[in-house]
This record gives sequence, C-alpha cells and structure tokens, in this order.
Amino acid sequence: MEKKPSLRSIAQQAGVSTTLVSYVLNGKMQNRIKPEVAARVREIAKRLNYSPNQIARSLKASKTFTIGLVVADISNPFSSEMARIIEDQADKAGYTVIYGSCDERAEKFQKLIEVFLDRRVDGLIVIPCDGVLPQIQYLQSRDIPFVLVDRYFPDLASSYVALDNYQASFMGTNHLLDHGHRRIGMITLDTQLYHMQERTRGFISALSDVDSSPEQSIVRLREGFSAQDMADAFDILLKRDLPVSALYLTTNKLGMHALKYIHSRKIQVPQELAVVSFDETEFLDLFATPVTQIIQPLQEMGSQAVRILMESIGGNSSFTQLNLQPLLAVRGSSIGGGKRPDFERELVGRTL
Amino acid sequence: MEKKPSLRSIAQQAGVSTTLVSYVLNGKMQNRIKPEVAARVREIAKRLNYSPNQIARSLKASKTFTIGLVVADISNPFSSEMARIIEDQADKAGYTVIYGSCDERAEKFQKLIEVFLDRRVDGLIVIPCDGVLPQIQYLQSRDIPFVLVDRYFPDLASSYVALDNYQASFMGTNHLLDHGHRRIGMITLDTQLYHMQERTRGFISALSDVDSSPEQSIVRLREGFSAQDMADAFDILLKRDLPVSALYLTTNKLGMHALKYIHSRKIQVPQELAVVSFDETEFLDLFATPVTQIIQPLQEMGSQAVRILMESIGGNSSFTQLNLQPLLAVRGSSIGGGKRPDFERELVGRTL
DNA sequence: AGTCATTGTTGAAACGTTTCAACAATGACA
DNA sequence: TGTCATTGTTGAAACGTTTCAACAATGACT
Repeated sequence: MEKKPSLRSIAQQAGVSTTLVSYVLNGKMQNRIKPEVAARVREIAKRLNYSPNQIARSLKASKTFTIGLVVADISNPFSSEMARIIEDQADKAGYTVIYGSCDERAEKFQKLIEVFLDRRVDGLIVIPCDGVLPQIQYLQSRDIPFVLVDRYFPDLASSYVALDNYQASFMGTNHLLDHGHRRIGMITLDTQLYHMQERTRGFISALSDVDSSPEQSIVRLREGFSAQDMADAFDILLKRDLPVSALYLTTNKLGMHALKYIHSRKIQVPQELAVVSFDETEFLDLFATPVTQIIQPLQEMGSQAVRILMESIGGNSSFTQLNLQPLLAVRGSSIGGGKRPDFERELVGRTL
Repeated sequence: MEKKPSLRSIAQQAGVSTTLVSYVLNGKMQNRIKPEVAARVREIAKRLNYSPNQIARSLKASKTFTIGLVVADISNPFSSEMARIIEDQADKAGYTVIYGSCDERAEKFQKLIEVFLDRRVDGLIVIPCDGVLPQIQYLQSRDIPFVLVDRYFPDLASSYVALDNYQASFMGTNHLLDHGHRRIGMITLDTQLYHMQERTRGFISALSDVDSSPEQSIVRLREGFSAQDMADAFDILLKRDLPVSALYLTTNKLGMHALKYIHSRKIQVPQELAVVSFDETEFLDLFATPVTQIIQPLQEMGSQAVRILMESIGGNSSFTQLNLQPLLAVRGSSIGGGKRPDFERELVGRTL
C-alpha cells in the first residue's frame, strides 16, 4: 500500500514549507500567498490525490466532527429509520455518525457512552433506555453536548425532541370513543420511561368520562415479552364480564405481536375488536384489515435533533425541548364493519 | 467542562514521566517497574477517571480500530439487522463502526468511501450497489481491507460473504414445482448486480424441465418501482392465455409490495396464486396467509464478514469467498388450500 | 577498585495537522 | 541612507500518545 500523501510530501515536492501548503489548501492567508505558488501546490496536491488526515486534524483541533448515536434497538424500524435520517442530516453538516444499539440494557448503554467519549465525539444523540438517568447526568456534568430523542426525563433540564405522547394517546383513544367504543383496552410496556407514562396518562384522561376505572383495562407487559404473555394479555381483556371492544397498542412492537395473535385466533377486526396502534410501519398494511396508526413525524424529529445538537456543539448552552404533534392515520381496523379495507389515508391532527 | 486528564496530568501528580505512566497503564515492562510506583500510578489514574485519548492513539499507531460499514439502504430490515449483527461482532473485537447508507446510488457510495478513508478506517464492510465496481477496485489498489456482503462481483478477486443465490432460487422454485405448479412467474429487479442474476438463473434452471420459455414468465421492475409498476407486472403474468398459478418474488421489498397488491385485489393465496418470497421478515406473518420465505443466515453472514475483515486487517492478504446456504421456511402461501395458516415453520435446507 | 549486567526510569522523537510568531525581501517614505 | 510597513514564507510548538534509546543507580563479580 503506497502510503497516503501528507502535507509534508506535498511540501517537499513543491519545495515549500508544510505551513504554506496548509494555508493554501485551507484557503487561509489568501491575500498573502503568491498565486503561482498556490497554484503549484494545489496542482501537486491534486496529482498526489491528497486528502487531509482527519485523525491528525481532530487531535490538533480537539474536535472530531463525529457524533455518537445510541439507539435503543437498531433492528426496530423506528430506530433504523431514525438512524437513517440522522446520518443524512449529520452528513449535511459535515459530521460522521458512529452508532451502537444498547438493546434496552443500561450496562450496554454505559459501555457505548464510554467508547464514544474515548473517541472524543463532539456530541451525542441518544434514545435512552430504562435506568440510564445517571449516565445522562454524567454527560451533563462533563458538559458533553447531547440531545435525547423519543424518550426523555421530565425533571432533567436537557434538550430533547420527542412526541407529545399524552396528546397522541388522547387522540387515539378519542378516535375510538368517537366511533362508539366504550370499553377500550390498552396493552403497554411495564416501564418507568416517561414517554410511556404519558401514553398511559393520555389514555386514562380520554377514557375518564366513560370509564370510572380505566386502570382495569390496562395490561402491562415486560420488555421482551413472549407470545404467551401476549396471549395472557388478551385473555385478561377479552375473557371477562365486559370484554373490551377496542384495543389500543402503545408501541409498534406491541402492535405487531398483538396483530399476530389476533390473526392466529382469527379475531375479526374491527367487527369483534377495533384496533389502534402506535407508530407507522408499512408492514401493517399487510394485515387483513389495515391498521389505524399513530404516526410520529420522524423526519422532523431527526432533523431537529441534529439541528439542536449542532447548536449545542457550537456553544449554545441553553436547551431546547420539543414535543411534536402526532398524526392519526385512520384505517379499516378502527372504523366501520371492515367495509373500508382501502389504503387511502385519512389524516387527523395538525402538521407542525 | 473540566478537561479530560491526559497521561501528563497523571505523570505530574505522581511525580514520574509520561513514559512510565504509559507503560504502567498498558501493562508493558511489567518486570521492570517498581510495584509501588505502578500501584500509585494506577491509583491516580483511577481517581482522575482517566481514559486514553483514542484519537492520539490512532494518530500514533496509524490504526483507528474503526471499521466503515456501507449498506445499500439502512431502512431496509435486511440492512438494519445486518448492521446490528456487525456492530455487535465488531464490538467484541474492540472495533467501533461508522456507517452510512448509499441509497443504491453510486455517487453517494463514492462519497461515503471518501469520508471513511479520510477518517482512516482500518477496513470496510460493504453492501455494494449497482455501478460501484470502480470504487471497489480503487479500494483494492490502495490495499484497504474490505469484505463485500450480500452482493459481489464474480470476476473480482475479493473477499465476500453472500448467499448461494442460485441454490436459493432453485430451491424456492422447486418447492413450487413439487406442489404441482407448472406455470410459475417471477418478479425481480432490473439490475446488473450479480446476485440478482444468480437468482434469475436458479429460477430458470429449475423451470427448464417444465417450461420451454421461462423468460416469458419473468418481469423486471426498476429499482424504486411504483405501485402501478407492480400492478402492471401482475397484469403481465395473470392476464394472459396461461396465467401463472404461482409467483416467486426475489427480494423482500418486492415481496412486500406484491403482497400489498395481492391484498388490495383480494387475490386468494394460495388458492388463486401461490407465493414464495425472498428474505425473512416477521412482518410477513401478518398477511392473511403467512408467506413461504427463503431465509438468509444473517447472523452467520455478519459474523463471517467481521471475522474475515479482522483477518484481513491483521495482514492476511488472501481472500475468502463464502456462498452460504439458504433455508426455506414453508408457510401457508405456497401449500395446501390455505388450510395451514399456522405459524410453525417447516424448515428445508441445511444449516451450515 | 574497576568492569559489567541488571533494574528502574526518562528524554525525545514520531504520527500529521494547525497556527503563532518570527523572519527575509521588497519597495516607499522621509 | 536609514526607518518602516507590506508581502511572502517558514520554524517550531502543540494536540496526547507510544516507544526507542539512553541513562543513573544498584549490586555482583573479577
């Protein structure tokens, strides 16, 4: 492997100092440098196919133009789509992304943060998981710029970009109420994460007029639940005196697995059970009756996260907290007698 | 922000040279260093919460312990799952992954490679797209270690980890033949990529006994095809003298969109049309009749890719070419009269 | 007492860049 | 002719690490 050319190689060939080469190639001292020298240097640089060593540059500048991205689980479509958007936006700002997936485990999260800090990332974009508040606070104590995405801590003064989860649940539940449902069940995750609490709060709040004890219609599954756990959840909600006529799923994974179960049991949707699920996935279109979904503005979330991080890296020490508005994509699973298995979307909610 | 401690900070506090600190912390010169000095240095390092600056280390060693991952499209489940596996394996080897998605565009691919090389990655794992052979050859001329995944160039002497695509198609098509189908259609992508050519070849080869002109049952859609394109494809295969009774889809995206179309037209599967699709996605389980799928050994592919890359980085200049065997997960879409909508899998094929 | 190997430690260079401060050369001015 | 500002260029230090080569101190051996 012919070694990559350095400033010195160019300087030697041109018979000038590395300083001069650096100035020329960075467009500094424009008014000082003799044009013909500049031209010659540029010519040689081009001929040698020179490109600066970012490692050396980073060391000198204490700046790596790299951001670390920690997602909860890269194989979840939400995360991978977010990763794509963030990579795209970061690239536009001249930044490279290094990433890792913490798989909802605080220790893995901790490890990723350490690796990223050792690599001196300029900032972090983080989808935190349960139990990582201490690590986040550590970042803060170290003055490392970061932005939380999707999930955040209400009592923590930090930048974040998330959904208005309360409003999302409220809207979804109200939609079911509007279509005549009174006994509505919710399957959610058993987690302390605030965004999930908010989803629960929105559900309860919407239901409070018609249901005096909405808590009894909520089933919480642990992260990493099994098919049997899901079956149990359905039993709780359906095999009782007043079975629910509609079901609200608070994550795409829950929606996915609930629909698998519904499918295996040949439960008719929406005749026997109406369904609203969280998060957009085009795959849900494949279900016999397309599923009404609460849609997060992913592009907006990703772009804003990068924008805010860039400002923070640039020295802005204030923080920005955004709760974006969801959209409701109404499909056959929540309305009519299954007579509308169309793919056209009726969008409810406001765009930002 | 209190600056991160350096070797020098520790050395000063301990009243020794940075050399000594470096030796202690890296466990070099074990037999030389006075134990109590070593202990004191370690104690101070711990107290200051020291961790070495990887940037400086990289500069000195001309080694970054970073690998670049270029995927065709990170939002495709195949890519994101692969990214997860690769990140995981790389981490185990002490490497960090920087990534980018080339979105099937050669220019974006080129740009990513440049960025990664400027950052002096130690090696690359690449899912190439159409038209990037020159860039790959450039890597080779520069002696940059790399491994191609999923897709590769038959005439290029380079390491790769891919499927035995011929065998995969052959197996999938034969499966349909075994279940009595004689008129089988295939929808594929219009691309020069060798792995797709192989899928076509396997299809034709399997069909050659019963169909003298299998080419007429192949429809090629361009990358980024529309819903209308898909509809047209179906028209070609179904609206003719001898419509096909079975359909073979050569990518997960094609499978996805074909099923959407099938669903919208209420075509009965498998009664009116049997279906076999490429690539595993749990989402396909949601379809009224679960879909028979050709499964790639993703974990194996990712692990092998990292392993081979590590060897290559370690100086092994030979190359390894792997064509792994697929599995066929037989589901309701290709057998019986739709009487087997179960979720149990019947796996055909051999594990490696 | 002088030579020598061993033990414990350190100075300095190197990786490739950026940038401050200094310098030589030029011409303008008094 | 000496002073000074301007123009064009460069030496050297710095970022934080690793590592070679050298060194002082110790004790052992002749």
